[in-house]
Amino acid sequence: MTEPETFPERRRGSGVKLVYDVLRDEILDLVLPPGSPIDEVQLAERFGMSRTPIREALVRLAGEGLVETLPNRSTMVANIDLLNLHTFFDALTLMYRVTTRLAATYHKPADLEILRAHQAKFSAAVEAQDALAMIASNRDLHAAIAEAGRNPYYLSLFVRLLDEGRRLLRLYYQSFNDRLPREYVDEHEAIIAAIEARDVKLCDRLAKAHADQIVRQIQKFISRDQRQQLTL
Amino acid sequence: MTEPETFPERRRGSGVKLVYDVLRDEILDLVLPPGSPIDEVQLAERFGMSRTPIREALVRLAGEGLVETLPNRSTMVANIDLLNLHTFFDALTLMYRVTTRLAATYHKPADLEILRAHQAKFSAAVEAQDALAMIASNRDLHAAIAEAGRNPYYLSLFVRLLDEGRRLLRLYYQSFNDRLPREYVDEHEAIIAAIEARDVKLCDRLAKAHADQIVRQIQKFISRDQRQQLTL
DNA sequence: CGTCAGATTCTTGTCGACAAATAAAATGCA
DNA sequence: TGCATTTTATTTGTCGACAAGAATCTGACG
Repeated sequence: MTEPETFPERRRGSGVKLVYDVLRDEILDLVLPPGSPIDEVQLAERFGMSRTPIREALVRLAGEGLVETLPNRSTMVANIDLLNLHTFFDALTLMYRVTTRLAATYHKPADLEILRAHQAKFSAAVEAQDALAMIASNRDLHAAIAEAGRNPYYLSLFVRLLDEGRRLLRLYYQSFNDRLPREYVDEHEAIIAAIEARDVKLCDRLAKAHADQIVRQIQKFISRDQRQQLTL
Repeated sequence: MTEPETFPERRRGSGVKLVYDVLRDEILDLVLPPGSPIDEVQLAERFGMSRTPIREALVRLAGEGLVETLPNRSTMVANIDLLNLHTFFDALTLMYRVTTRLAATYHKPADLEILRAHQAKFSAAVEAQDALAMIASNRDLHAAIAEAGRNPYYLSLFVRLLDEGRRLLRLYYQSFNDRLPREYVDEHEAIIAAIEARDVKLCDRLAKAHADQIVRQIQKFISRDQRQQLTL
């Protein structure tokens, strides 16, 4: 049984952002499973506000593809398209490479501190075998690398891809338990060092290897899952 | 004096899309110049509807970066950041290359007909020395190439970049008059032929050359414009 | 003459309500 | 019982209104 959540009295104008952030997290963490319908009045009651700010939050989520809205019909959480995953992997790999390369060129000293902070969190998550924290801090680290690259166009696409990946990993995160991807920690260290050294070619190579590793990991989850489905 | 525009009675649910499309076009064509404030009640009167659908359209536009909204303050048309244009050129060039390469691999016969139709329009626009039509059909052609590549992630970033470019070219479109870029027609023909031949490496080379050409053209406009500003 | 506080106007953010459109249920008929 | 059609119910799209902030104006005071 879920205890009735209560939201503190909020400032004017903070309503949409609150709803947007909460719904976004719940979608990415699969608390709201893909394909599940979203009822506006229900959300309005839950957040204790009118339908108008709920609606605006849903429009924003639809703009990022996290929610699909059928005209005059209920809007629902976007499905995960497992059939066209290769387009996702392709774009993700390219963005890994491009953002890391740009970070090598355009980063400033302050950026490196941020990267190391994220890396510390990631390392701690691996140590604690907390798969969810790993997913989150991995995303934050690479988003920070993209910010150090200072190209807002790549950044926006990349965070969208990273979030989609977060949703995908959440789907299979149980599988993280059998073998700890401690290699990721070392790979991250190497990437950060290459960025600091401003070695563009090395960054590209490391980013590609890192991306391939993640793609393989996800594909392994999926194939295992499909085998399980077949045996049922 | 602008004649009072009148909108036909619309179906339920078509309001936001209408407002979104009209505003988007006006922003991209610089009818609404960058930085100009947007008044909701004014738009509501103009479109003959309530503020609610206007608001949703603005939220969508804000999601695409075409409009910037300050809290509790007026929202305004997004500025063109001339200082960070290199990030735009970088992303544009990469997307030109990637989408053309993917089109070479994944296109189907029906796609080629669409490409040729757009190319015909572009050729006609060049013939007629209609700079605005050239800008629009050039954008449509490359968007169609991206669609033939069948990667929605690249497509969404690319159309955003192409639209931003449309706005940029509109700024300087007068300069198109002095020398007709008839080379573009030939370059487009070559690209389409390379896609049809499924020659990935050639597509990459042609796309890069094409992108470089466009970037140089825009930079020429800008430097010329800046020189004019200096002489004032 | 400039500056600051208070009052006013103006724009936005939010609300409750109503009508259209669709889905679901109920009814009638073969 | 099965199917088509009407009726009901639910949910969305839109509206007009109100209140909170911000910007502007006004006037007093230094």
